[in-house]
Amino acid sequence: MTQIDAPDLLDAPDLLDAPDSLDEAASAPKLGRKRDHTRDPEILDAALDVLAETGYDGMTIDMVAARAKAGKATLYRRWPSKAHLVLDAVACMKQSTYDLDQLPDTGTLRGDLVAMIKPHSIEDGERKLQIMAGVMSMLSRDPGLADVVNAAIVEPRASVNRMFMRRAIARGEISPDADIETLSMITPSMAAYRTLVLKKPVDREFLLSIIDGVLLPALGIRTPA
Amino acid sequence: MTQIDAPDLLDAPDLLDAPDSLDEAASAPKLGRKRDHTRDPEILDAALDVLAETGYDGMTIDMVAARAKAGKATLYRRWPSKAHLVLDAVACMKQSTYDLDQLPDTGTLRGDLVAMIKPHSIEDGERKLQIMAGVMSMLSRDPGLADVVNAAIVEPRASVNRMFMRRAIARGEISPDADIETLSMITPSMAAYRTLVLKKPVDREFLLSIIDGVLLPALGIRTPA
DNA sequence: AATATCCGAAACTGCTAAGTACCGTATATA
DNA sequence: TATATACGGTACTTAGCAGTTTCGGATATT
Repeated sequence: MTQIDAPDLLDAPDLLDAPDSLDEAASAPKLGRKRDHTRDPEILDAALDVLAETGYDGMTIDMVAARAKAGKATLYRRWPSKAHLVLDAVACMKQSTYDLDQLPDTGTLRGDLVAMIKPHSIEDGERKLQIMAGVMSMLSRDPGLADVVNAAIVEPRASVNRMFMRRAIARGEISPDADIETLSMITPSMAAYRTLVLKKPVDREFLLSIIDGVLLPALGIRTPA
Repeated sequence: MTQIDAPDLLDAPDLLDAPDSLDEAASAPKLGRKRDHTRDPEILDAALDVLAETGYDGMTIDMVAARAKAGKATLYRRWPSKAHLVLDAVACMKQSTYDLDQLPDTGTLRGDLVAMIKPHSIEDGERKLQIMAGVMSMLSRDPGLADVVNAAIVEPRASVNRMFMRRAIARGEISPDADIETLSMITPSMAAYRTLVLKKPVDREFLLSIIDGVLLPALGIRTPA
């Protein structure tokens, strides 16, 4: 039905910044007004909001247009279809992720992990997981979208964890034989499951129980009783 | 839009086995043919197949009817709506889960966990996760459905893990302070994420890496190097 | 065998939402 | 300032699907 051809989407996911070279070159406009691409991020953000609230199939273009205070035609002038819009919106999310170089270094693995638990992170993570839930139904229809979702939503978190653990190894805090690849995915995976299925909050208590009940014990670090 | 009122669904999720007492008592049929409820499981199974393949919103009643070689009217004679049908189908899945009493007891926690890795389990789990993905978009619209999904799909797995760990505690193999609640959800959560987003197989190797790289280390059991 | 009822198939209704076309207005360019 | 174009808004077209109705044929009950 709403079958999307992935290559088409993946070839031009940068519609946001691309200057529409084809159209403009063809019609050679010398006069008049140019497209106001400064509003694109607002529209994409509105799309993400609606996506998080209603899911892909429940979301309508009119909802997005209304939320962004834009005309429906404007949206279709920039994205050829609803699917393209959503994919672009999700893909552009990954720009707003952590800068790996300026993460705190507290001196201990536990300190690093706990330092990541902040109201802002929790809130932000919750929204991303809602978006992931909204896109879920598309995943089975469009192979390749899964990669975009992974790269934009979960992978950033996992890579932060991976970095903390590598640091801990360099520090001599944990064994270099630890299965970092698997361990770094535990928190993202469990947070996703907890939000999407259990409908329980991914709060400080939950995150601490993973750190102190799973990650650190698995790495051979004795937790403060 | 497709807003479902949860109470309605939860009050009568047993449409399958209920003998339609109201209708039959009212019209008092003495002659003719009775409903062939023997086909209900086939229809529900067809619904689950379509659900796994296309997701809730992509699935149409015609698809289910066609797959079950039944008329669309027949489906509507038994379930009042698409939502009811799907909910019933998901709810009835939990009947086909493990019998907790006749699980293997190998004498060690690792033995028990590894004994659960069988081709059949893997295959079965994959389908359940596909179904879960298909139902995902409904979750945000119908509070209460999440419980049904959890009870039918993931909880059975988690409870097996929980039981193995309780046994291990009784055996003195692991500390009674272990955070069993959290640990028993690791495998289901990570399997879900791996299937739905990563699109990688939940195979023997993956499951072993969780057991030997996460669960057993977290419980203080040294893995055979 | 007679009959009341269920069955599968298919036509039909009504609604929702994607996508398009158009309009009067605002605005960046020349 | 003049103009071509994009803008927001709205009306429209179209397609797909949930749910209903109808019908000839099959089938269990009496």
